[in-house]
Amino acid sequence: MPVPLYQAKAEFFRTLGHPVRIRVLELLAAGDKPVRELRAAIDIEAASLSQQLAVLRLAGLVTKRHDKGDVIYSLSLPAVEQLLAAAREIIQTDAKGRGGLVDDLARPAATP
Amino acid sequence: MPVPLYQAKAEFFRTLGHPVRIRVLELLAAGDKPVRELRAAIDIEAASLSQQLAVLRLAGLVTKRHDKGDVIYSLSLPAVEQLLAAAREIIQTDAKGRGGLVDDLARPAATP
DNA sequence: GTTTCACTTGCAGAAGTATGCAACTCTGCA
DNA sequence: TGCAGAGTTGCATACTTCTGCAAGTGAAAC
Repeated sequence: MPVPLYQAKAEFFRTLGHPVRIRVLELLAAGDKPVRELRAAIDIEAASLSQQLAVLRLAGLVTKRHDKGDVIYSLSLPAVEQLLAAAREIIQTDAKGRGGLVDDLARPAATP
Repeated sequence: MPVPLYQAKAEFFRTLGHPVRIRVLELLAAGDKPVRELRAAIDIEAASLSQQLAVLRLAGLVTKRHDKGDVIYSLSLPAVEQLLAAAREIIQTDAKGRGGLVDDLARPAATP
C-alpha cells in the first residue's frame, strides 16, 4: 500500500523533530561513532539514547555495526547532512530577524 | 532566554511534521494563495486548516495579508522550498532502495 | 447598522509520543 | 563455562499533539 509523498515527508520530518535525535545526527555527520561516545557527548541515560537510536534506525536514517565489543553507528543517508545545514541556516536567519532567539550551543561537546 | 540551536532545529522540524502543513507549504511554494484555494486543494475542514495555518504562522514560516475580502497566505522563508525539495529527494531515494513504498500523490489538486 | 461570508479561536475528548525503570541479550574475556 | 560491561527492549505512566464542534471575530455588501 503506497503512502502519499506528502505523508512520507511529514513522517520523515517528525523523525527529525527531537533534540536528541538531531544531536545524534549532527554528531554522526562528523563521522561514525560508538554509542559510548554519543552517550558521553549528549549526556543522557543509556536507555533513552538507545530508544532514540532505534527510532532513527527504523526510519532508515542510521545503521549500526559491531566492532570489537562496542556498537558503531553511522549515517545511512548522507543527504541528511545537507538538510541539517539548510535547517541551521533557516533558523539562524529567522532568529536574527526576530532578535536573536537562538543560541548556538549545537555541539556542547565540541565547545564545553 | 536563548534556545540551544539543536532544540530550535527540532522544533522547526516538528513544525514541518504534519501532512497538512507540508501540503500547505508546497502549495504556497508555487505562489501566494487565498485560504479558500488551499481549502479546496487539500479538502479539509476550514477550522482544521486554520489551526494548521496558525501553527505555521507562529513558527514564522508563513505570513498572511488581507485582500478584497479574503485572506492571502505566502511563504515568509523562501528557503523552505529548497528544504522540501531536499526532503523529497531523500525520501524518493530511500523508497526506491526499499522497493517503492512511496507513491507520488503530493499534489492531487494539480493533477486530478 | 446589520447581514453575510470567510476565516479564526477555544475547548474537550481521543490518539500518539516520550520517559524512566527493570529485565534481558550480546560480546569479549578470564 | 561463567562473569562483566555495553546496549537494547518492554512496559507503565505522564505528557503533548491532533481533531471536530461550537462559538466568535472582522471586513465587505446591502
